[in-house]
Amino acid sequence: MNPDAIIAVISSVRGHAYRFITRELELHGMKGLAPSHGAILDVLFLHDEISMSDIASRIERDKSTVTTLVHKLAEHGYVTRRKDPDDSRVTYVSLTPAGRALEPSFREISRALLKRTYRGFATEQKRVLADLLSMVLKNWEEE
Amino acid sequence: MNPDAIIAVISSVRGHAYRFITRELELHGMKGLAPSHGAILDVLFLHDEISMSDIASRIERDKSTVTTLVHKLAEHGYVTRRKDPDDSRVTYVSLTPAGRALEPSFREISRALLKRTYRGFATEQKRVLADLLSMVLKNWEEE
DNA sequence: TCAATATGATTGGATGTCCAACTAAAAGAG
DNA sequence: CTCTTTTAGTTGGACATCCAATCATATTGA
Repeated sequence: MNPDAIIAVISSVRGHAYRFITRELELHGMKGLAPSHGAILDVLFLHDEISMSDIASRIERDKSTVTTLVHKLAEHGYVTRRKDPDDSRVTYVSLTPAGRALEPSFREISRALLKRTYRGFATEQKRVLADLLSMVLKNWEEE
Repeated sequence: MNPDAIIAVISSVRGHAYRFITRELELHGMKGLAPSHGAILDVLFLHDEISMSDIASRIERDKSTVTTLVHKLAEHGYVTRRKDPDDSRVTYVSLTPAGRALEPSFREISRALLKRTYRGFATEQKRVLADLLSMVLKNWEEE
């Protein structure tokens, strides 16, 4: 492959992974959820309570997008919302038991995703790829 | 970076590049066009006349998506459509002079995109990254 | 030959996403 | 303390995108 096609390839891989995750979410009983919903749940598996804008920056989506995403997760009964008593501008999101119960499925999907992505890779190759992609990302994050 | 975060990193890079291209399209006088519109024009720079479904497979978007994308390009006066006289199901898309005139801007944007992506990369590193990403893509394309 | 199937493209509906504008509340400046 | 600015979040509008259904035209098979 021509190195000049790198963005096209990255975009294509992202598309495949996106569709894979969507399909897997459905197979695991989460029909109607998109990868971004999964990303939010994933954040919540690590942080008990987190603000809307914090979610937005972690999943790299607009604040207004997070509003609708969290709204849907709440409709499905996976998360609840609570206002910060000290700063009423802030809304905290946290998992319900039903949301917490999804964690094993997420581990499973994540495992399958990596297995497919890295099929045929040696450990060293994974590291090299990760390092080079980190360099690319850093180039885009600067200034 | 942890190799397990590769899809997150790929997704993030794709997002940066997507926003970069959108901004550049606007700066080059193509306000209102998205990267996918650019992808279609890019295909047309190489192929004089091409069918809707052919575009769809090349830019990896649904046929119905291509319908709306091409419609917008036609509204902007960048492309025209023509039915295949032998098979009236098929619609061919081709560039207008106005569309053809955009090619230098696209070369410019593409150059800037690569420059930013590969900042600080040695030639050999580019090749390694391209090869490893090709392996990943192949894993996703199989069956 | 003609009915069944396949193919190219569009339409309609749903939704994730962004931006701009807005509201409410907190923090800062003078 | 008040006035201005910043910050958190929502709302409305636009749009790329997908899927399912549909239409029209080709192709195939019995």
